[in-house]
Amino acid sequence: MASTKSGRPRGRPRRFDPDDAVTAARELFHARGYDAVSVTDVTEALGINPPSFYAAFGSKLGLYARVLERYADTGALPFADILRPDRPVAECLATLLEEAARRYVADPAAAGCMVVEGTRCDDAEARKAARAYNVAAEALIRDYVAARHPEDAERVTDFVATTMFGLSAKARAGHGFGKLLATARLAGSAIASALPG
Amino acid sequence: MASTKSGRPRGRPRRFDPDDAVTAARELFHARGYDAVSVTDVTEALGINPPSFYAAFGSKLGLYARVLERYADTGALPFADILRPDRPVAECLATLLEEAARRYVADPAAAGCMVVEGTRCDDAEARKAARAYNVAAEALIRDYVAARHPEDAERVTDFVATTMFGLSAKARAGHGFGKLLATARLAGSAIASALPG
DNA sequence: CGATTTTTATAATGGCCAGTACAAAAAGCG
DNA sequence: CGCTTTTTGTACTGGCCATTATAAAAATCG
Repeated sequence: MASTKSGRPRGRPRRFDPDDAVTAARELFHARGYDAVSVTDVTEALGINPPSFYAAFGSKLGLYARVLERYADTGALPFADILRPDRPVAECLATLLEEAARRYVADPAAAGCMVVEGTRCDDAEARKAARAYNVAAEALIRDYVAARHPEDAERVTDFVATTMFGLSAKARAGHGFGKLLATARLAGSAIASALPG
Repeated sequence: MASTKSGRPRGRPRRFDPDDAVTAARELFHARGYDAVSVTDVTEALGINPPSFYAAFGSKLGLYARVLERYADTGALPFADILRPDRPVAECLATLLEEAARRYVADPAAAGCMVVEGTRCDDAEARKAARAYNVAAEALIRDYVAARHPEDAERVTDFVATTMFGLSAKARAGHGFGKLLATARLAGSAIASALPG
């Protein structure tokens, strides 16, 4: 039963790898944001022509959806690793903010969080797509806090999320790791004093 | 010497008041941001034609500069009133954040801070213009803190500014006053515990 | 009145945008 | 080989963008 073996599909073979294209597009979208990246930017970066692009991804929004998916899988904060049930909630939330500070400046050409920045773009549908990921991430935080501090989950989650938005914005404004980390730590201290225990 | 008396200038009179135009444009820019407002949007809102617009303001950027100027004079946070030398620094900074929360949701059609949001637009020159006002505002905060807490001025100012960016973003994302105020208060508590005294 | 000054309205400019029509090219299938 | 399938490259579309050329209109000045 060697049916899924790489029997070549049928027609003329693709000259580019869609996965590589998603990777390249992710860099562009992360660096400049959805609005500021044109389809021409993408096709030129990939060395392909518009029809190849539209055949593979359907639309600029379709590509962005793929990029967000990839980002959530590999590029975003590892919430599950950081929000540990065996450690104090406040400590893990502080770690989350510090790790955000680290990642937001890790690539100087693509500062900030791609999802957070995506929630602020001018295209309604792209914004909605990014917001879905952002809402999911905040839900993870809220559920994590609520497990041990149900009374404080909403307030603390809003504070953490707001701080992350601020950190992403300041990373894009050119703040370095030192400044971001100091802010993250100050925010962390607020969480520690807000959560009993 | 009645020379500056309203002797009408000379040529055909204007059909619109440039000051009213700045007011209308301010609402548009605050509501949608620089990138998402077209010159056509402005001229249609004013009921004028493009040449009248360009004769009065020179360019879209020229109008935006006028709008920012107006905003700084009348629409922005009254830093001088809030940052009082006769009160504890931490208390005044907390008040600043709470007042920001209040103003950022005061007009549901134009949430957030127009200057903060302007620093994030895709036009390089408009961004620069907005950043100049933002830098000036942060310098006011920094100088205020440094007068009594020079060691902490940088760190605390970065934290306050980052929180304001977060509050503005969350206001635009639809957060109401309650959520924003809770976040501002939590941030305020962090400042209080960071500043000695 | 006639000359000058300024703003007006109409209509257009070139550029970039996302997206596409079309036919040739490159592969597998029988 | 001829047929089918898919991707390719070229060239284009209509729409929106900021901005402007042109000339008529509306005022003051002498």
